[in-house]
Amino acid sequence: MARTESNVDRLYDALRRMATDFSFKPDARINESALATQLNASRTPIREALNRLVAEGFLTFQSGRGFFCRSLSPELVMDLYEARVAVEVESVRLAARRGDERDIAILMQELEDIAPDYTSEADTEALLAMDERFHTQLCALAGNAELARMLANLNDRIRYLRLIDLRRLQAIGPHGQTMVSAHQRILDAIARRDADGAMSEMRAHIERRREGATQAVRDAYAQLYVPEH
Amino acid sequence: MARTESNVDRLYDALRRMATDFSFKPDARINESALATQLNASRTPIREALNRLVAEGFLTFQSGRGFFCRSLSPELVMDLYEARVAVEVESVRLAARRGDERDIAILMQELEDIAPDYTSEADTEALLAMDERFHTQLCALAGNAELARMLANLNDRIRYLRLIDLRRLQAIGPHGQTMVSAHQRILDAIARRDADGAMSEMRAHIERRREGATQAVRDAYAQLYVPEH
DNA sequence: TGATGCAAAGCTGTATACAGATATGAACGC
DNA sequence: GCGTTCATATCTGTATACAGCTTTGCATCA
Repeated sequence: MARTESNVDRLYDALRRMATDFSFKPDARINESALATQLNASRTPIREALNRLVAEGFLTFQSGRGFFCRSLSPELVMDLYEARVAVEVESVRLAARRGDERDIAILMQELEDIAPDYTSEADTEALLAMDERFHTQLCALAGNAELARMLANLNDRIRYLRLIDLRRLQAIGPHGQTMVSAHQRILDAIARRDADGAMSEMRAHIERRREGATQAVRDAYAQLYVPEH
Repeated sequence: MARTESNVDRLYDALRRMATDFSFKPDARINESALATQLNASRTPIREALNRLVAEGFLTFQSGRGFFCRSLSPELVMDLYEARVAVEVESVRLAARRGDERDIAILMQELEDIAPDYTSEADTEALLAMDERFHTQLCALAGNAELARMLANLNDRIRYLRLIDLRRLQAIGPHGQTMVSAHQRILDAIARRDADGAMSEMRAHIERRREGATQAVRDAYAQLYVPEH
């Protein structure tokens, strides 16, 4: 039988999920005792998980006052997307230079297979997951664990923004095809070992979404401050 | 009177210092009780600090077995330096595009002022601090807190390698001037708003040190496994 | 001699208690 | 009505205790 996930991991996962989807409202103080009761644990392991989340940028901490949900300013969104550019542009450069031929082929096949799902655009969350998965796999082609780790962190922190952004896109009109072809252009450049091409495609792709995301953060504020969601 | 630093901050700083300069030996298990006695605290705040260090990549954690000092493989060094390239190359790009004219001038002046100290190369640790400071300030020109944060983390994690690398450089011959002029070329490119020039100078500058650092890690192993240092 | 199993020691995971700091709200004065 | 002060309640910071898991070292056996 598989090893049961340890309790602190369970707490960490739960808390990170709460932080990423803003079950905590921005800037709100986090009550440790309440969390402990809610998650059926004592304060000690809860605080350990919270400390990790602070280090990862999901929460902030003020000595003597406790833990707080991070705020979400347009400036932070800008910073996070620029950081994504830094990580992902270099990743595709490395991928174009040394990505495994077979892995690239697999990724291209996979992209083609799920293209219909992109364009059908039934479920925004599924679309988000596909988008994120593609970027993660692309980064994996570079074979650099640190870049992968940085991207994973950034993805977690902007997930909610991406969701709101995608919802906006879908409301405007069908955009699944646009996303698929952007992804395909990046991957094609990598396949033909065109590092510069891949880099500029990736940069353009992310920057295109940056403005959408800064707009999304304003929408997000509206959606965040409802009683419960 | 200034607010006294909280105890957990003190512990965190102490532990991070121990992790960065490898007072813990790579892959060694960390005994919480011993640390608690040594640092005059109980295990609870120690564990909170350790959890943060795990999230920051200084330590690893295995459920049920505890905390371990990270290992230092040539692959990890490679990854960290490539991540530095990602962060710093994009930073100088942004700095060239939007860095404040006045800040750039200040940095140029400062670089000129301390050039003699670089070349005298008396103290390797001082040289290291100057190098790190320059890169940090350069990154600050980009005005992106996330990139700055990522770089700060990377700097902490490679500090020891940089030290060993610099020692090797100094042993071979005088290299302070080489470093100064590399820094000056990057800054000059930024000053004339030449983003591409700044990017390729920065890339070359970091990659030049990458091989030195992977060699340094082998030397580091030799220096790490002496009884105490 | 080398492998295996077992018992003891040590360490981690977490609940709990309590001291001290911080936030809250009521009472009071302006 | 509005700000101030103080008492109260709440929450954080950390020590400590203890259960359960891991490791270690010894003894046994092939």
